[in-house]
Amino acid sequence: MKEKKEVLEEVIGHQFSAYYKIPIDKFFQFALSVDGVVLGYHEKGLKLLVIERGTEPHLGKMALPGDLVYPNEDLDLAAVRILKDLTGLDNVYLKQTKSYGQVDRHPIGRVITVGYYSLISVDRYQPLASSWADNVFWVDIDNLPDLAFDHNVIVSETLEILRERARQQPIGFELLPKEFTLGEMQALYEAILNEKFDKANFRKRILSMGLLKDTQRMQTDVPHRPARLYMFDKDAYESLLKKGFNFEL
Amino acid sequence: MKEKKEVLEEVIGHQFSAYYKIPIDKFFQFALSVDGVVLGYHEKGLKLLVIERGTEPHLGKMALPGDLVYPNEDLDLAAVRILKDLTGLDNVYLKQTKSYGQVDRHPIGRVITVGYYSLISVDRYQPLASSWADNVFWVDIDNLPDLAFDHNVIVSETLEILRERARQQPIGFELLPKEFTLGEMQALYEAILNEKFDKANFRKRILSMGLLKDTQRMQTDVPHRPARLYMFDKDAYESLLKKGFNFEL
DNA sequence: ACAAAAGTGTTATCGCTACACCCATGT
DNA sequence: ACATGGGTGTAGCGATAACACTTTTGT
Repeated sequence: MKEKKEVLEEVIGHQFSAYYKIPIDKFFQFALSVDGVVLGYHEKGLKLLVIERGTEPHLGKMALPGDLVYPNEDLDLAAVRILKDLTGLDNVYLKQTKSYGQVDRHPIGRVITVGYYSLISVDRYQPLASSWADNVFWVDIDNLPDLAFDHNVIVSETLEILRERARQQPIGFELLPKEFTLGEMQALYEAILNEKFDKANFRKRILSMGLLKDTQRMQTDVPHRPARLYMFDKDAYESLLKKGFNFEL
Repeated sequence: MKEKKEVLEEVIGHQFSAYYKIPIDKFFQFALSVDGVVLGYHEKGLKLLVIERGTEPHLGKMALPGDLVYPNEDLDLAAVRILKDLTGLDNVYLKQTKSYGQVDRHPIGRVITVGYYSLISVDRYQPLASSWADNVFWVDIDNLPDLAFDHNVIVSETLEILRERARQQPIGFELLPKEFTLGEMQALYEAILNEKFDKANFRKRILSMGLLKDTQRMQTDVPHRPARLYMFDKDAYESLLKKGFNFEL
């Protein structure tokens, strides 16, 4: 086998792939896209950001915000740009998950898509504010509509990944407003992980981690005893990390 | 903005992307490749499978086994095919991690690569057996050579992902021979997680999970008390999973 | 006899679960 | 007064970390 390869290389140069059958330019036929799973937390539930498609294919259908990557554009930067273009969101937590490469997943050609997820605090960021995009909606994560392409698969796989990560890393704070109560935080984690926690134990566990900064401020205008407001203490988290700290829920 | 878009669509059809500047076929210029991080466990250490490149670019350099995906080939199937072509490995544990899409990561053009990792038991599988590929080597994971392209980055990010997963899922068994001793298993996990365990406690924890089937056989020809041989009990694991069992180390 | 690794038992501590109870606010 | 969620204390159970000890093989 080795000989065959060497001969081929001498004759043809290096313009052939491993299998020595197809000219190299035949391989440069893919398009690359990015799809964002943007999650927000509102009214005790996780919400997914979807857009209504304004172009074929799947015109009019709900879909994840996503678009094609330019041939001269870094993948990660494309994810940032596209999310901003389609929803106006900027400077948000954005993380790659995995890629989807079924041959028939896109009707106009061979389009590989890379999944990203983004966690936003509905109070801190206003999707669709500066957006020229199609209509943008929040939909309930437990009651998703039929989405275009393979986007339902992307969402469900992303949620699995997210749930695992949420147990190990303090990413929940990305979904909360800057200042929040322990009750809100508990409700959020219950929504993400689909699990009830004991109030007393949850508070003890979280507070003992030392990740929260007490703002010395309180809720106002609530029809019950006002709760203390906390912030996520990023500096404390980073320095704990160096000492081998492990967030775990 | 909306008007501009609608006008453009009427005039030009749907052949433009979101930004309405570039004809759609300009986007189909990417190539797609797959790179495999193949790990084995041998002599108390994790080893990485690398090949010596037989073609430009980076001819002669060490690299991960990987190749271009055909335009009519599903991504996941390509990963299986390429791993088999380059190393002879078949029917092994293979899982996608993430993708790498820097513009300049590949000298011959815009090549997006998708990372996979594979765990193999050196005793059960023979890399390079039926392989026509370039030279294949095992290298120590703690002492990696300079690899081609961005492969060092891919390896280190993959190892991070693997370590997290190894704590949560019983993937370690993929690296062990069919029958193994608890001592071997402990040494493996110590190698993956870079952490020492107490022998007595490790055994108690593992055995209490009920994932191991006692083979009733023993080691032979060892210069110390022979150890009992165990197998991973996949059926037991699956049925435990359904009852909400969670592997955790 | 000794080295080397298998394999077991005990104890003391820490963490966590479950649950009960009190507190402050708006209506 | 009451509903609602905030906030705290504790008793008991269970897991496990630390360590010491016994066993079985080859040389």
